[in-house]
Amino acid sequence: MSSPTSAAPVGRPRSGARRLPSATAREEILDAAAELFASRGYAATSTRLIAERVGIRQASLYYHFDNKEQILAELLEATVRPSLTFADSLAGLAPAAALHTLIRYDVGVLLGAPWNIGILYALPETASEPFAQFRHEREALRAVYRSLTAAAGGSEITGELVFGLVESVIGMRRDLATLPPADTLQDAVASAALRLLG
Amino acid sequence: MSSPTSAAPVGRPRSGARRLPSATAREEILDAAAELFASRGYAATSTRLIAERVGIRQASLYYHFDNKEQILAELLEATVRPSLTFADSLAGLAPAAALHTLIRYDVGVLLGAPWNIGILYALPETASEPFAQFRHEREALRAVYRSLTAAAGGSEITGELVFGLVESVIGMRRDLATLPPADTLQDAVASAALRLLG
DNA sequence: ATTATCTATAGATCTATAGATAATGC
DNA sequence: ATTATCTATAGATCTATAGATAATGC
Repeated sequence: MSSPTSAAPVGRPRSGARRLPSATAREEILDAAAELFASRGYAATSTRLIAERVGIRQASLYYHFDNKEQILAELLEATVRPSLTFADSLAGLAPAAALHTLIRYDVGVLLGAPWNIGILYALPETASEPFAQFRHEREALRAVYRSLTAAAGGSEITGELVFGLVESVIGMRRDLATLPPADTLQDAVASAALRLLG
Repeated sequence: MSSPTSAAPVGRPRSGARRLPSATAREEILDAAAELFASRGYAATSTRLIAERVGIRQASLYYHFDNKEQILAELLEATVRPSLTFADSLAGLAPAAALHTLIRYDVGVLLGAPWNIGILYALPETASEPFAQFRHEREALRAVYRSLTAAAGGSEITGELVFGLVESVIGMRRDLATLPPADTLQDAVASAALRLLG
């Protein structure tokens, strides 16, 4: 056993206790940053605060990440990638069925993430270079929505609207005090998208 | 003539030229801030940069606004308010017609604003006290969407989805290199919403 | 020897206030 | 006298680097 979860950790011990005893330091940092970025915003969250939540010193973050942008980039990529991977596996299905399946999955990811990371998709900060990979993957996912919608008989604008409809669950999760069960919402969005296609 | 547009301005002259010769200083500041907040984010935009764009010194902003938050609050309120006012004028119409009309108007506002201010709706920063008025007005608008959708025979979730569909034009304006003409998009969203109702 | 932390700090901000100044208005 | 700017600055950050240190691994 040399895994990070082994009982005797390497390196100088922390002053405080671990956030998630079973996680690596990297994962603890990503989790704390996700919560803070989603609740207070990226630029408004200091590296000091992230470190404080993890229970380490601010400077110690830089052993695991080159800079603050890299933390956000990793969180964003980890949120889009599963949907994009899933989308690639739908090649065989009929367009409408594929769309329904993809939407169910995508909405599930957005609702199931421990923090509402999707909020950060719209951040103007993501326009800069360190987020090029994220933007590229999100555009690829959008392209899948566009082509499935077209194949199902929808116009080009409809493709964009379906993509927007899916991501609207980010706003619902953010603004509504009580949310319907994930399963209900997944079906509601998927079938709304098909109605939207006409 | 004592209006701010009169030829002989009161007060110490600026070192630089005016941004919009026909505007008040307040309006110049709001316009510069809107562009910067929408393109780089709120927290990432310094008061120094706003002032630089206006052509005044950083400290001079504080003659017109109490603090940076107030600038954002004013921009956000000015963007929701027209749609909310318009929504209140639809009392007489049949639900589906009212919804179609409101969506056309609302999408028009989001697309017609000089900068894509809607991006800032989702900012975590708007959760704090100075933005209570904005949040209240946006919730009131959402409630109108919910009640019109219900009156037109849609479920509660559908109301939220219609609201999300309308605001998805913010993302389109942000992410798409070329956007359809406003009029086309207004109709596309409004009729998509009605199809969504079934 | 390697790993993962720590302390300390440089250097660059950033917001907001205090008080001076250069115009017009009366 | 009033208005709208200016200069100067206090005080509080914030990110990232340098180098020391306390563990385990070999």
